[in-house]
Amino acid sequence: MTEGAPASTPAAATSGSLRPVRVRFAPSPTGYFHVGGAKTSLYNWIYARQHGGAFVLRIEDTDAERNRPEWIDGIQRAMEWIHTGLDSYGPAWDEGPYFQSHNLDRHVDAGRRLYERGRAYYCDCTREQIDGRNAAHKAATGETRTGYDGYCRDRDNPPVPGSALRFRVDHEGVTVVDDLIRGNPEFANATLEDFVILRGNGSPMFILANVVDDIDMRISHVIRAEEHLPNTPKAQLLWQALDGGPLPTFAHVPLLVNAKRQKLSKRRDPVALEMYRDEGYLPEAMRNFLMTLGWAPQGDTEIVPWDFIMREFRLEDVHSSPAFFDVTKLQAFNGEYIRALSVDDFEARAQPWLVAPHAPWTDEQFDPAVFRAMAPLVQTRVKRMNEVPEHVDFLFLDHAPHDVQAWEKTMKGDAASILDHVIALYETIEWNADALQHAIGVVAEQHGTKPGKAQGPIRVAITGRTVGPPLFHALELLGRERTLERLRRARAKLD
RNA sequence: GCCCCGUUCGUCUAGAGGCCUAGGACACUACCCUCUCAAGGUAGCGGCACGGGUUCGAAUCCCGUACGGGGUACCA
Repeated sequence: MTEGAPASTPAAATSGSLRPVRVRFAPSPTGYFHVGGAKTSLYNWIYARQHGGAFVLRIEDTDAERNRPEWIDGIQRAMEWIHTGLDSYGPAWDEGPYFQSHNLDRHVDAGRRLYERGRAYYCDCTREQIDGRNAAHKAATGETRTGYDGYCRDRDNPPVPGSALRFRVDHEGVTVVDDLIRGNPEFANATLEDFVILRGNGSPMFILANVVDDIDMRISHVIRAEEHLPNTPKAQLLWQALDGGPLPTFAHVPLLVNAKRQKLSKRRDPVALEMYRDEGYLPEAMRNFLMTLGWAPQGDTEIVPWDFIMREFRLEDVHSSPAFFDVTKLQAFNGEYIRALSVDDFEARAQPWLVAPHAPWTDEQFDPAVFRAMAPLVQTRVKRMNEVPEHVDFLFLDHAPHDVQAWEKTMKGDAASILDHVIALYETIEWNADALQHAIGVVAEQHGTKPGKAQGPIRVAITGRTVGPPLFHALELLGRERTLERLRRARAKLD
């Protein structure tokens, strides 16, 4: 620890609150759009809207190795998707996308400026050399040290290619971060190492590019994930060294974690917003759910209209502890949103899943009128729109789908005689759901069982499954001929 | 190792010293409804990490401990 560190630095005092609110969301295009990123962008966007500010989209594509152009478009499409239906509040982003790579000269200039002012120095240490010295240090003192040891700090190295430019951290004092969510975390400057801002090949590091762009774009509030908190003091030091003006106010939002409480990662967890979209989650359900991770609307319900969230949300009220991204709960939200849809809306939303490749039937087999008749029954039974086809496929396919387990479970005992009996009745009966159901009641009674039990073999013969939408309603739609054909076909297999 | 952040039912949360016998939601269990499955309804299960303070009174304030997480790159 340093001696007698001051309680605060100008950091908190100078961060402007009278400046126009300008926030930014700065994803790096290294993969699909992360659900955590979606949440952060929503926070940014709401904050901008609430304060009459601007929301800037900036693509941080400085890591050429890992960036792929196709991800850039994907991120924008995903952002538009999560904003579906929010047009009345303004666009998904107000400015941009800006590309960090286009500002390369500004970043390099900033680095050079810092060098000229003695705020940065060139370093030609290799990682191996640094590690070696740290190992020797440990051997000599027993103290473990992993960071840069400041070896070149006072060697006045020339700016030759291959040498990295390091920021010269003033190790005196304390840097205080003005953070809306976490109070004001303090970092002793002595614990900050001289970090690289320009690589040996001359390209800027993230922290430099990020700060320079934030200054240039006059960003007033930096709302980002908690993982960035540790490098915030470095960013503030850079900001001041570059005469960036009033420091931005920060808000470090809690991480989204998996069941093991580790931060959601692109490689081991299902984090792609696009994937949830393609599975049939509704954007309004997803965004509502995302908002409840680390924050809750007033009252006893978490599922609330978006305008309520826009009104009630306070960045200051956001939690500071991580939240588990619980897909089960997301599904519950989604199911509730689906059920709240009007039947017309439900049909419209279901469209993408009613055609190939999502649907197992052809356009010729599909009958919109039949689907329409089934829609209300399907609506209460799906949690994701991609579940829609399996509830109605038997109505459009030529034969009942095959399910061995369902068959074995129901096609035993007196299934054969029940089928015989039902076939006989269905050949002449009036063809409507009530009559169809009544007939099963008669059959059940004669077999000394309950209607619920007797409908089992019929259901499997027709739909291939043991569960599904109300059977007799479906039979009415299927028609006498196709129904009888399936019943006879099933019956024949039992001989 | 060092720096930083965090800790209310299994999970997401409400809770700003007395309104808390800690509320809601998801999940789970049971029952009702019912042609299966859902949906819906009713009920139940289940929590303030621990230890010290402060206070007439603490889930709420302070300190410590434990545990969890994030960062510690010439990644972003």
